[in-house]
Amino acid sequence: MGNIFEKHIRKTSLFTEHRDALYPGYLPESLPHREREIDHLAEILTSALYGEKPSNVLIFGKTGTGKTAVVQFVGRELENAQKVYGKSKIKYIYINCETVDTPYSVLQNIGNHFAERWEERIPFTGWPIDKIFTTTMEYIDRWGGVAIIVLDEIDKLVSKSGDDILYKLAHLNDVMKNSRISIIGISNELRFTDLLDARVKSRLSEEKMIFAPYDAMQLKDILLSRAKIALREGVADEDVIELCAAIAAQEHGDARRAIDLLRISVEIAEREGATRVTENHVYLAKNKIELDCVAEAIKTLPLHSKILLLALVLSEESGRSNLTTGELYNVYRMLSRKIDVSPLTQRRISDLITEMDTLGLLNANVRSFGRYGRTKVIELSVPWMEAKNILLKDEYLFDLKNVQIPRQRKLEF
DNA sequence: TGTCCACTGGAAGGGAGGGCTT
DNA sequence: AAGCCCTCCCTTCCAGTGGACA
Repeated sequence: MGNIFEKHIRKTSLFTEHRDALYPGYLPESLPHREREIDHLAEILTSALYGEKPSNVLIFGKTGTGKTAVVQFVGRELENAQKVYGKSKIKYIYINCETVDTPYSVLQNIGNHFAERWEERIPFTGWPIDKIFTTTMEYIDRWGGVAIIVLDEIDKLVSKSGDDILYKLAHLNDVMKNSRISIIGISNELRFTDLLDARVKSRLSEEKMIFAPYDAMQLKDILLSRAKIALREGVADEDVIELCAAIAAQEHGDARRAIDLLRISVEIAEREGATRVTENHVYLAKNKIELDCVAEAIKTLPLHSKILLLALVLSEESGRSNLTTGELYNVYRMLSRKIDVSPLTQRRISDLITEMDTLGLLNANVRSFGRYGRTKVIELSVPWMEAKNILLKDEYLFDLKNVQIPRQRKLEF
């Protein structure tokens, strides 16, 4: 006997059939501790049911404070209400500006929600911007209803492409005859309105909402309600849930993190063949999440960033630390040459360093050495062994496996 | 007090890659 | 096929800068 799968097959899983309640995309029946926000947003949007344009709304709050969930929850309810009481058509469009981050793509995305036939669809590139603008406007106007456009992570859009697109969107209502649109902007950055032109700012923030981070008690409630749906009874007792809540509360009250943590704890327990989750499983899960995040971030880096990171890893491995931009650039150049890749300029590398700093892969602080110049001081902020292993899995970098970085500070080429 | 280093980070622009219009 | 347009990734150019040193 002894099929290799045998020991992995479990008669009784720790999850119920509603395991998705512990996954990020899940939209629950109720959102604990967000009743006030839901009510407020619903109040604002009610006018859509009468065919009037609701105020534009700006929503602020850190990641995992339920902004997106509240907005989607209210959107779902609004569409339901529309079927019962609504006199006019309502469309609720959700756009995540993390990926849809140019004026073109935003308009294209919106326009395609109103395209009635396949041939009407707007291609993802190619059109001049004013053509796409008028087409989108005509589509919306032809449809004749109230469109609520949610721009999630709106700060990303503005920091990349400026606020021109927002001005244009807000302006749409002045030129349309049959339709109205209102905009819900969601931002992680409280100071995001600083980036906006005064006119755009006042138009966009007719209403403002701020979501505070959850505290440990609230996180616990959230986790309990999800666990009740997704887990079998007795799998995760209160201590374990409290621990998950406490860990997530320390990391800025991020509910998504808390939920991920609980789910992965259960997965680990399940794989071990345990019948219930222990605090130890939670700590293991915490480590796993941290490592997975790093690994994922590194794997998806573009080639030059990988070479750059490897340059930093190898430098630290050979005992050098606190490199300056210039020093790191020299190592990077040497590595690039070794694998026959033409190196980018220092200016570009400077940007890549900043990018990886925001990703949390390294720490770069601008420091002045007086007479000896002013530059970034760069440090790896992930364990170098792990980073190295992941980087060397890249086929281009594999040949750099045994490269030694000379200890001396000056490298001449 | 001024000098001057080693950059920083903004601005402009090129050119490849996508796809449209005529 | 030629001529556009928009985006992405880079390069080039450059004014600006914090602070140790003379």
